[in-house]
Amino acid sequence: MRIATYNVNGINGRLPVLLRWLEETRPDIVCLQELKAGDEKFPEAALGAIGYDAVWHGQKSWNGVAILSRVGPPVETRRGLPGDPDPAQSRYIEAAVNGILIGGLYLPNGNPRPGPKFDYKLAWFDRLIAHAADLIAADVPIVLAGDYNVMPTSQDVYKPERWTEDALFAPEVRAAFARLMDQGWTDALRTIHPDETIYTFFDYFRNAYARNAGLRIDHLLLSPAIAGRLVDAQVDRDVRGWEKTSDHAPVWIELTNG
DNA sequence: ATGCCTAATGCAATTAGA
Repeated sequence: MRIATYNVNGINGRLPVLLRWLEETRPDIVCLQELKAGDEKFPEAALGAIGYDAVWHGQKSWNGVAILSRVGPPVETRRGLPGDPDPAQSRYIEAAVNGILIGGLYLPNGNPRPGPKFDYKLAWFDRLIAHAADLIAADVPIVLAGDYNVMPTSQDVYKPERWTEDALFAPEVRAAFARLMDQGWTDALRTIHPDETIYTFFDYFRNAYARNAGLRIDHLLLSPAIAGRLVDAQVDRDVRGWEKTSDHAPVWIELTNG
């Protein structure tokens, strides 16, 4: 069973790249972020034609998340986090698929710091941590996957000293990520590759991909009830080099069948 | 400190991304 996460940066502008990647790698379940499209603009038919059912939580222009599955239709269990302000940004969707609860998330960027956007990021993080505590207490298989907009450690940044004041690497954001992890989640990619320099995002600026000037900000976290099934994890780095590609690369995990 | 690039909106230039 392969589960992936991919920040597509515009699902309609990215559709040829997304379809090519899905057909070449055939992940079973996929969390998508930054759809940048309203619900009515979601490409349901094009995904259905290659075998993927979906649930989605869109938003015009910004944000937007979805869960795809080719192993049975995802059964949506929630959209948005408990306590989200009104109107809410579309950043969380959750569904049950094949005996696994999948939480797909797009955590706010938070720049500039300090400022209201940074405050919004920390408040959103607090709501995620509260919800994650409820989830992990249920002692069931859960995967929390998405664009966390956090580099957990200096190992996850090409030039950590340049990022210390940035909203993706600031001490209070890394501390929030650590609080989440302390609940008992497993960082799948780092567990499989404990010492490797491995990135999931490369800026469009300054030829960042070719220079390997990247960040590791897309994560798949596993609850204790599923962590023992982890056998592999990887970044589909080559996809970042395709024409008209996203600034993120897809990340995936391989699990033994439950 | 800012631009470098890209997407969406909507048709020029702005907002947002990270």
